[in-house]
Amino acid sequence: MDKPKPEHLKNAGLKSTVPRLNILSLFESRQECHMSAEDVYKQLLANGDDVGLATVYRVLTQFEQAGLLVRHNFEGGKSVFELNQGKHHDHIVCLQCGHVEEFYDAAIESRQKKVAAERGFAVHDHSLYIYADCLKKNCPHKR
Amino acid sequence: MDKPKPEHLKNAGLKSTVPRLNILSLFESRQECHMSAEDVYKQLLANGDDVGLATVYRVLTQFEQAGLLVRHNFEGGKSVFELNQGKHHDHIVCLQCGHVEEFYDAAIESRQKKVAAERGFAVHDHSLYIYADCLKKNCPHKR
DNA sequence: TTGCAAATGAGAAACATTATCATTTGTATG
DNA sequence: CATACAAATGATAATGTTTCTCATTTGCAA
Ligand SMILES: [Mn+2]
Ligand SMILES: [Mn+2]
Ligand SMILES: [Zn+2]
Ligand SMILES: [Zn+2]
Repeated sequence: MDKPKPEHLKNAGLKSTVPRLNILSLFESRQECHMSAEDVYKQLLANGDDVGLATVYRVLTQFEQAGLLVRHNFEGGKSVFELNQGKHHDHIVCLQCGHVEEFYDAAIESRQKKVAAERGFAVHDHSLYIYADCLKKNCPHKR
Repeated sequence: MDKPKPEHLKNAGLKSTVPRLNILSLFESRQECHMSAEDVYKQLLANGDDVGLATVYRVLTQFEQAGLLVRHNFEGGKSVFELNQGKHHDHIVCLQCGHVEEFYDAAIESRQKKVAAERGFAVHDHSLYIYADCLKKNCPHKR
């Protein structure tokens, strides 16, 4: 729960404001956490931070464009965001409990580049989501 | 443009109706075509078929559940559907023109299974979308 | 302090999708 | 073929998510 410094935002070309600091702080206090705009909004209100939903949407998009956050389009229609941890990774989403687990597989990554190159495409990015069920006896992430 | 037989729907557990036959016919007349509900609705109207948007949404979901169509969640917030061709494949989406190209890579598929199994997940399905630009001199799919 | 562009927040609007319900249609039966 | 009735349809309302508008507030530099 270390508060982000205003310089973090300045470096990203965004001026330091209360809502932006609160939102960034929320993501930094929960590593590997994937949250929708609604999730972020409710969490901020629960923290006693007074913020508007429109601001949450605006700031999430700005943070995405600034490279501070990464946006995901899982099944379900709503965007979810996570802190940009620098290292690209893909996701396994548990269909029982909604838990999201991260992974990186070098072989998959390189095959993707190869496939795109062979077909004459310059890759911007990609999304790989595996939808699955935990096999653990009692799913530890019930929602 | 071969009209689908009512048996196709009966076999899928759906009774044969005019809107269902028209929608299935549209997908069968355009192999490898990825369409949103709005796309389908407009195309039917253009064909002179009188149909309601609500019916299009309902039928697309029913066809997905019956295994006749496959749903995709590309970037952009709306679902797109394609005919279930029996063979699973993944997609490269051109960011310039929206053209969708299909591919299958056995190495990627097997690595995915391995990754999920190692982490204790039973895979339901997955989605892999590569977002890229055509490198061809003049993108042949301008929208 | 003051000034002002940039950011915010409340609410309206836009967009995609689903729900409601009166009417129509497919099909099984006589 | 006529009838009956559950299932399907379509107009419209409602919902859920995201963006837009604009009056007010705020961060920051002079
Ligand atoms: Mn992640
Ligand atoms: Mn396809
Ligand atoms: Zn789980
Ligand atoms: Zn293209």
